Amino acid sequence: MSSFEGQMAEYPTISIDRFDRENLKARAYFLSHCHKDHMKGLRAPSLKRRLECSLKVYLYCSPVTKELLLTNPKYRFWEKRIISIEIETPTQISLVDEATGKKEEIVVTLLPAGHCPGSVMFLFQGNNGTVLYTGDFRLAKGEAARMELLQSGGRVKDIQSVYLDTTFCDPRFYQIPSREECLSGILELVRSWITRSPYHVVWLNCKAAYGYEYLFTNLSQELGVQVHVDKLDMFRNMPDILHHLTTDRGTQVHACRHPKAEEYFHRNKIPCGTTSKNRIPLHTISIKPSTMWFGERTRKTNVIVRTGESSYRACFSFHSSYSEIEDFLNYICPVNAYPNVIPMGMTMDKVKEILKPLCRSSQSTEPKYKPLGKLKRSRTVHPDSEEEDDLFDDPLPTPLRHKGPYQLTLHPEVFSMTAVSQNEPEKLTESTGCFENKILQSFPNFIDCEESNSESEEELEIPASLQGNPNSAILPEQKADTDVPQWDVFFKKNDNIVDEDLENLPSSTETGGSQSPKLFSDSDGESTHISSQNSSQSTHITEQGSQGWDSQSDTVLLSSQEKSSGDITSLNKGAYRPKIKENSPASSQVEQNMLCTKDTYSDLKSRDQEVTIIPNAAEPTTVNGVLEHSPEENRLQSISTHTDSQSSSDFEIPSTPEAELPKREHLQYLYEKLAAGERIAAGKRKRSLLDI
DNA sequence: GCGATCAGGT
DNA sequence: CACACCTGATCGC
Repeated sequence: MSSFEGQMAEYPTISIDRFDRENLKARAYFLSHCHKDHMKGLRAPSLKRRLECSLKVYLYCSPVTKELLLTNPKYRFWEKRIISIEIETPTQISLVDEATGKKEEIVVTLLPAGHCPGSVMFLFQGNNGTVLYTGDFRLAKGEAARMELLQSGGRVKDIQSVYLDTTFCDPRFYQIPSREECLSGILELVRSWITRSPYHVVWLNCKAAYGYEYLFTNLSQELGVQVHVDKLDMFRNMPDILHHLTTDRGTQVHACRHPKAEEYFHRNKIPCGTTSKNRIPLHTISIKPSTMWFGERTRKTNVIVRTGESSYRACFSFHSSYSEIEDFLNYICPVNAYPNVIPMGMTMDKVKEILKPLCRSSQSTEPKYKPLGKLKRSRTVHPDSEEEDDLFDDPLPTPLRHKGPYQLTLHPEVFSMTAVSQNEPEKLTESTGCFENKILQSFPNFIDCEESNSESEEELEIPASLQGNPNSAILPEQKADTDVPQWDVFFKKNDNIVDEDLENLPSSTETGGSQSPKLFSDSDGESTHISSQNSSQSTHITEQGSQGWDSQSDTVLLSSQEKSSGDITSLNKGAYRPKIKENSPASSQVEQNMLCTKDTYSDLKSRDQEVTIIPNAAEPTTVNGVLEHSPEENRLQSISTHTDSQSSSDFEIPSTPEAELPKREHLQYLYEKLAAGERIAAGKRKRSLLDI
């Protein structure tokens, strides 16, 4: 649970995910996602009063978050005061002190956080440096490195502080099976059950919270069965979610809830009250998504545990594991990292200590790296600016980052076409000072260690010389083949789930030859804290009559395969890209104009990154022409009218009175230069917000 | 009657 | 397990 107080040291005049106490004075509010623990004070009378008095105060969030929030009548009073910002669209906001008229500009960029629909991280750039507030997030290893807007000039931006989701920032949660593994495990369990007969139904015992939607959509897509839920009106404008949900209780997959659900279930009753179909009683199993973790990397991960005769627990996490946090931070390499969450049994200091080694400041024994061999150039460049000079600054013989072709990037709530690096992203040690990586990479066999339990974890203890970074055991993994995201596997249809232990498996599942009994195997006796509860190799989803169900208290382990048995094909189908249809009144549109001075431009050049501007008063008006990758291409857009709410390809540019509008010819010139691969000679440079 | 907080539940 | 809620009791306005 977030214990972030709402304010960041660098930008204390804005408040994020907290709306009480000191935050009542904020000049602007930000909401990272629609979970209650990030909405404290958001509907309090005190804040309502503030809104009535301070007409320039707005709440900024993603389009999906806006939609989810406004669907709840209790938050509808926000309607005229929310401004949604497209994902991956740098947007300038004026922070005005209404008392003094003092004004500060800040550029915010929303990055997908992978936590629940609409969840984002906020990247702020302004006069006090670049800071990243992650909100809650789950990003797989390497995902941050694929976010272009975290980069500038081919390397990660100089980030002063990260305000980090540290929910699992505890070595105990070292590894959590990937989203794909978990999904695939649940999918096969559900499939194996509901294909037995129309009277076999599954109850997904999910909490009342956003975040399970990608599970529902994928199950529905793969199995052709909609998921029964209590409410779906919040998704009315997100067809990609909506189509996989139903309020019809007749389906075989339920995610409905009831206060006495557990009690119901014991009486073979689904929470919606259903007990039979055509007068034939149902056969039910329950699957409870919960976070399972592993003390260390295991070759195979058991993502399903049988907890009772017809009860299962399935691995599912909205939050990044310790090693994912490590990877994230290691990439960002901020000066400071502040925990937003204190995991149970931890203290703020303990978490900070864990984070410290991954921050630059702790590595200050290393002299600040200055690239050598710089060519003498006539013009001067601001020392901090990272733009334009990679050819000259780059100390490495090879480019740091190869821009690959466009690939599909996977987020639970956002699927967008994003340019990503095809190679394992290089660690930018030369600029970040994260030197430890290199050292660690030379310990070859962290990767191949057999799956084992906490026992052997000790054997793998990091050499004393490296103890300064107890977290770094993970680093070599990042280079391991097995750990490179298996894009091919994720995105190709692959129905064959291979299990090396096939022959060891108990015969099972008579019904439906197409089922995958092989999945229901123990992972050759290994040892995660999960399987360790029970050493039985059992695994069966056998027919009820056979010895399967009624056998002892054994735990069924469903192992996902090493290289992901895949078949998460629907992840590739944009199934979880909510599209919001316009439903806002025109009056909430924001006038947007392009600001693209050469300064900001040069900083954002790596991908024609423009800045959208929201004028200080944000008086919503209509929208002006928009420039994107092609300067010829002006589009009329309004801020909330995107059909694809999370695509980054459409820009809205509100104008601000003081905005320096770029000349069209100038832009054209710049674009042409860039297209030709030429460098852009900035004239007299003015320091821009984005140059920090 | 409403909200904030806490305890206890899933 | 360890999330993100819910409900209910108590207190204060």
